[in-house]
Amino acid sequence: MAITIKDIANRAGISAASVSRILTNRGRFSAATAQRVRQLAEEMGYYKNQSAADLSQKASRVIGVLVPTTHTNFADEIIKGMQRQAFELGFELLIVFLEDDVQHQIKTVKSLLSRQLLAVVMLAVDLETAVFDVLTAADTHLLSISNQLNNGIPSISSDNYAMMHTIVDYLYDQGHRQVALIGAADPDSVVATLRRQGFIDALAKHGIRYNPALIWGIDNAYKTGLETIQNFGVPLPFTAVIGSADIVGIGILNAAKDAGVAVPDDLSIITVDGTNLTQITRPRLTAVQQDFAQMGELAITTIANQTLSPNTIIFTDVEMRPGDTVASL
Amino acid sequence: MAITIKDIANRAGISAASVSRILTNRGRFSAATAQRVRQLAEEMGYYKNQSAADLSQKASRVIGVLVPTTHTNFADEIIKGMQRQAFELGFELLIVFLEDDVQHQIKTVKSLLSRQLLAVVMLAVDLETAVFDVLTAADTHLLSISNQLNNGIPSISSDNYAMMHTIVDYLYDQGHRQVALIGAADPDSVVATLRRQGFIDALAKHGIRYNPALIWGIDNAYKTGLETIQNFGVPLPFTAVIGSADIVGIGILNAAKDAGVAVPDDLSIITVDGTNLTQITRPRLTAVQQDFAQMGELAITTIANQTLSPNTIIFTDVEMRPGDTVASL
DNA sequence: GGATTTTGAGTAAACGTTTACGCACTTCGT
DNA sequence: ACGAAGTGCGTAAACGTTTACTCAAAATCC
Repeated sequence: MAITIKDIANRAGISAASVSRILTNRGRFSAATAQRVRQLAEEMGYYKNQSAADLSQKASRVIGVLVPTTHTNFADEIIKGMQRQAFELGFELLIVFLEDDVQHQIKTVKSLLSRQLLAVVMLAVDLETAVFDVLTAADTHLLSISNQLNNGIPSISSDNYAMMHTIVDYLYDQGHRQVALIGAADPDSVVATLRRQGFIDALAKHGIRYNPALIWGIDNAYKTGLETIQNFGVPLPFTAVIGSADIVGIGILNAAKDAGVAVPDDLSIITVDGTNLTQITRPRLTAVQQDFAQMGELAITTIANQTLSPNTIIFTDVEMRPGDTVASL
Repeated sequence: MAITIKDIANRAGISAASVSRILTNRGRFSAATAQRVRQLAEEMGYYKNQSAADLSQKASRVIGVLVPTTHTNFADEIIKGMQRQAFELGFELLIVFLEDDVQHQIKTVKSLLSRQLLAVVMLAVDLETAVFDVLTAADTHLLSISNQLNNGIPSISSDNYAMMHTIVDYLYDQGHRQVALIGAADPDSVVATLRRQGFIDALAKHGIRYNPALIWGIDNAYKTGLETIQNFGVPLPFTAVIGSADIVGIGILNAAKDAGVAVPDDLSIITVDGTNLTQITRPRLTAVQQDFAQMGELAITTIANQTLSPNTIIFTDVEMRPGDTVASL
């Protein structure tokens, strides 16, 4: 069995309490014994039993993270950011992937909650009400990343409304007047709604009347992108298209190739996300890059600072990443 | 503060021990009280304090998972598989991403070890000796997935040697006689070595003398693929190329496009991994698909069954996935 | 119906750590 | 040199759960 604080205490000829004080760097102890104890701990290969510590101090340092299985390829970026900051501040992440089945989700969340959690972070997930209720019933802090909710849960994400202005402005400057938005048509999604509104308002700002037909595609999935060309038919009723995720853009790119539509000469593509997927296509995708690592870091910092009030929204940076898929008209 | 077993006991008019027995479904209790207790637990919103439970039963149900940050895009597949099986069997996964800095890695691993871990699973990582020593010093079980080690650590992976036979046979059947292997030239990597050996032996089997120049590229990275064409020069000294990972194949595909080499007419490409990346290229990549989810599930099963003896190697399935990047000569 | 087994449930100790409290001893100020 | 303040450390309780041990009551057997 493992080495405990008592083993160290015995060897050092002092009480377990003293060892604990030294190892946690709390309370009073002499530098001399501290030195000796730390040395012994190292030598004997001591590892704190975190469960015992958690039990003793009622507060835990574990943060639960809910990740959707429908793999968004930026989730790892966010997780990396969280992990980095969590490590820095001495927190632990309990990452859990959510299957699609609701009953399964409920069971998963419940088992997650049996850890005394500091907070639960939802990564770009839209939870069913049933699952959501389980979470809110438990009195743990909640935080949503990369997805704004309309129920008061604080969130961290890009400014989806402003982001669409950035994109539309860019396209307008390049001479584009007919622009389509693909993958943000879901009326129930807060993020999609913000994007649509930003899209429409930005066009209006430039005196362009918004054409409802040019907002299409519920999912921001590869399949949505693939079906885009076929849906509108060639010749396309727009010169540029905005993909609501990199993977949507790749779908459009491939569909264009299949249909003999030249990118960017016949069609310009710009996507939202800017993950490294944009670098491995030919031509390279032009994108607005979201700072996912920053979202992750901010999430942990926010939790650590206890600055989680309902309805708070924190916006992270966004940057234009020109690639080779936007033509100047 | 949270509801405890005692609160339930009080309300039910029985002792905490009985409640525990009922909730863990161990020992003796009557169906009637069980019913009542479970009902109360539900009503009162009880969540087991897992820390206390872990402390009480010395054995923990937490499995540590080490994941490299240099993102291999199949890691999530493996994790998903692990998660699914872990949930099934009542285990928990503590997933930790490893930064590149060794000192940082050591600290990370140490903090991981302060949880009483059932086992530590390494996901396709090659650890520095220093980090490795920390792991072996702690008396926890170790298991390596998707990467064979030469130090006795049991592992789960595809049969890399046999896999190269599968690939070479396939290419040979399509008429290819000059074949290159890209991204497996690292002499220190056990996996790369197995692949090289399989490659060479498979060629020999068909009476083809192995040309050392055609094994090139240390990393299985995008960059390696990108530089391949330039490295060999056009016309290429081979008709088919094996990418040691999908991402390498994509690099080769893009470089070929840039160099005016037609795929598959002038060059056939086949990759190892078969992740969904192969579906989003044009043409679609032909690949041998590894069953990553299976690796993950098996890892957990193996740990659960305690069948972890040193030097054990478990092979998972591999399947040929024809795409559009291999031509028949 | 008496002896024996089975059942349901309580008691108490244990897991390893933290921490409030208290005590003896040292240091310091005057 | 005497009281006050400070320092180092030990004692013991607490955190919530599990489990070996008991024991009384109920069920079973012949």
